[in-house]
Amino acid sequence: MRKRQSDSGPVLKDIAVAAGVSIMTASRALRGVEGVSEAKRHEILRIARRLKYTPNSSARSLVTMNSDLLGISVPNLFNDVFAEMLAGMRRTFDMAGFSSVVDTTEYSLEVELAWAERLLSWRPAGFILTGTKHHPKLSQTLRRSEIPTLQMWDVTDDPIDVCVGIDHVAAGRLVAERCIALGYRRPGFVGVSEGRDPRAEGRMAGFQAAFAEVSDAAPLCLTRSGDPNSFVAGRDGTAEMLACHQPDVLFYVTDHQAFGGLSACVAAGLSVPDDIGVIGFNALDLTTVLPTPLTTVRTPRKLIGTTGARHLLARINRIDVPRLVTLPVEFVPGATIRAQ
Amino acid sequence: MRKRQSDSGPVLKDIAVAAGVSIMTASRALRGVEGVSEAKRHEILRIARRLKYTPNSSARSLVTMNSDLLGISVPNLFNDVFAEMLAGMRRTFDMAGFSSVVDTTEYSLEVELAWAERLLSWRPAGFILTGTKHHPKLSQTLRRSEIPTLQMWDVTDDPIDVCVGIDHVAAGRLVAERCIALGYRRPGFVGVSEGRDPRAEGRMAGFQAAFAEVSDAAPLCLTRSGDPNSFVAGRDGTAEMLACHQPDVLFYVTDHQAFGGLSACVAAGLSVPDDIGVIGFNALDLTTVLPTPLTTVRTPRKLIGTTGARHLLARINRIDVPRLVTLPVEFVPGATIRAQ
DNA sequence: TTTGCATACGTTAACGTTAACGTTGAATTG
DNA sequence: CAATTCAACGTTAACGTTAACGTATGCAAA
Repeated sequence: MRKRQSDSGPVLKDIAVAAGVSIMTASRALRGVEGVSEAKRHEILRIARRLKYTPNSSARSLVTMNSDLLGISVPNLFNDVFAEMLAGMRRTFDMAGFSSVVDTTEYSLEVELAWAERLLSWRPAGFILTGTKHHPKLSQTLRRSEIPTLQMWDVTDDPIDVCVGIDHVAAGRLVAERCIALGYRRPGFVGVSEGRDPRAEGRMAGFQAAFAEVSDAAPLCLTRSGDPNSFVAGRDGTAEMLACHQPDVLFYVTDHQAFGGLSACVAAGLSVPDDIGVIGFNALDLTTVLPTPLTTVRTPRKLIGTTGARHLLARINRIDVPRLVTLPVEFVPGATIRAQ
Repeated sequence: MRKRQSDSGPVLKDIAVAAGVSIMTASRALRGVEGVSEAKRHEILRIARRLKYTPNSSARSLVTMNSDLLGISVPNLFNDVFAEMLAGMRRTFDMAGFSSVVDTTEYSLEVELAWAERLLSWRPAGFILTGTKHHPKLSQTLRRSEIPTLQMWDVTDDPIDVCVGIDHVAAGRLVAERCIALGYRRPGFVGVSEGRDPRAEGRMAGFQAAFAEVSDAAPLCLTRSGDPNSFVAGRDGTAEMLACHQPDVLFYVTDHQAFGGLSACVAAGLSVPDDIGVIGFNALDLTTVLPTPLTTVRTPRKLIGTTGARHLLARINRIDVPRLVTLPVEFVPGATIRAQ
């Protein structure tokens, strides 16, 4: 007979013995399910507290075939974008008794796959993924499994399970249409790094497509910079572009890059917004305190988080919810594009 | 006899049967431990892949009494400070095969406690906590347990287990000494919210103590603002302070608040740095691209993450490491204080 | 041949919990 | 008063995995 490990403290049996009941009664009392008288339940809870009983989730999970673990995968936690979505959902899940197993993929599908496969061994209660493009193996596994899955921050016609996000292509179009109405005809897009961020590419595609429909518009000019500091990336990317092209409006992948780009425009002797328009994306807190308010697009990050959390929770409880929710974005005219 | 759940796919026994070996041999082969010939190991791995075998971590955890789950608790994920520490450590842990169960406490000890107690039921491999002040119940539990624990971002003489951080009191002193040398005598501190952030209070205490040792220095004036947008909080907090007091140098709780404060100073008709000095904290990316470079303190956030991760990993593997590591901070003179 | 001794496996008994079902005794009913 | 019902428990048998221990096989040395 093997000895029990000394470190783990009392188990259900110890509580049951101390309370003079069977293991099953103790289990029922601690879980708060029917079948135990109120008096006994209180007695058992009291004893469990006194003995500092810590339940063993592995044992529970082994027999119930599920867990209170929730997988959340985001590209990174900088720039507050994903942090805000996460904050929006984490509180909901915490209150519902779930723990969040977080991954940061750095836009690598392989990293996400490896993380998800590890997590699958714990039979998680649900998955929350950023975007709608994943490693084919992962999509397939999740579609086959019964595990509720939320895809957020982007939308698709064919979600794995449920999907709450914004239409990035439409957002790009929206920006382009505003620009076109203001007379801009030589568009530029700054900051998209090839094949990494499908959402950024979507915005660019929408932006470009809308301009392409205007007869006298110039083709889109592009640039990107890999600097990890996104302010610097925006500044350097813009400087590089201005050296070769003459765009009259620049749409940036994020506000941070737009802010960096602003200084590059000024440094190049261009006046904003007379010579060149500058447009960011996300409407981060930062933009509200800049000397010149940045033109940008407000994305409902917190709302995506809370809505997504609610819908996923509903799915976990086997309640029907709409499989696809597209939330609106809002164009925020600042001082960095022409007025009217 | 109860039927097996249909959704979970094959178990170890199915692999063993398919490979014509015993369960234990399959287990050894899949775990990569000794006692299986190379030929058989490859055969078993091939079959496991073909059958899409997913191991059951609960079952493993139940018998081994541990898991590959790692608890990480931070106050929040905004402002990039905690995000950078997290990024610094997460990669290390990922490569070592651990999954991160993340909590955001919003500076509430109760929230942290509740999260930790839930996680304890999974017998995590380790805990990573922000700061050195926790709910007494949690400190006690962790000290008693054998679970490796890292406290980061702050230091203490009596860590629970291992501790990697910076000395916030000394950092406050450092800033004050620079200010005093430059002739500043009327200090102000902006942004600390009472009883929430012990590190911020430490910096303030060091800042104040150093000034108190100078005979002709005025007492510290204080302000705080609860606005969730820290730029706005810095701006409004500063405006409020300037209405009642006449400090000649302001030390902010973060760079973001300092940036917001800068605009309040300008709006109040004060010239920076002639009338008033402005000093931030953290040396975030943002500060490098501001029109006037912000004076600030560079904190080794990424290094705290990587060092902490290494040390905790060592503890998990029962290797001895120093229990306390204090990393240095660096004063970054910008254009927002007097020169020499 | 025997002996010694690895290496490569198989068998069995836990690990802590819960689902399913069985039992009891008291209250309610005809 | 016997029959029925039902809440409140207890008993048994898994859940999937690993540790400990036992056994067989092969090979070299004696």
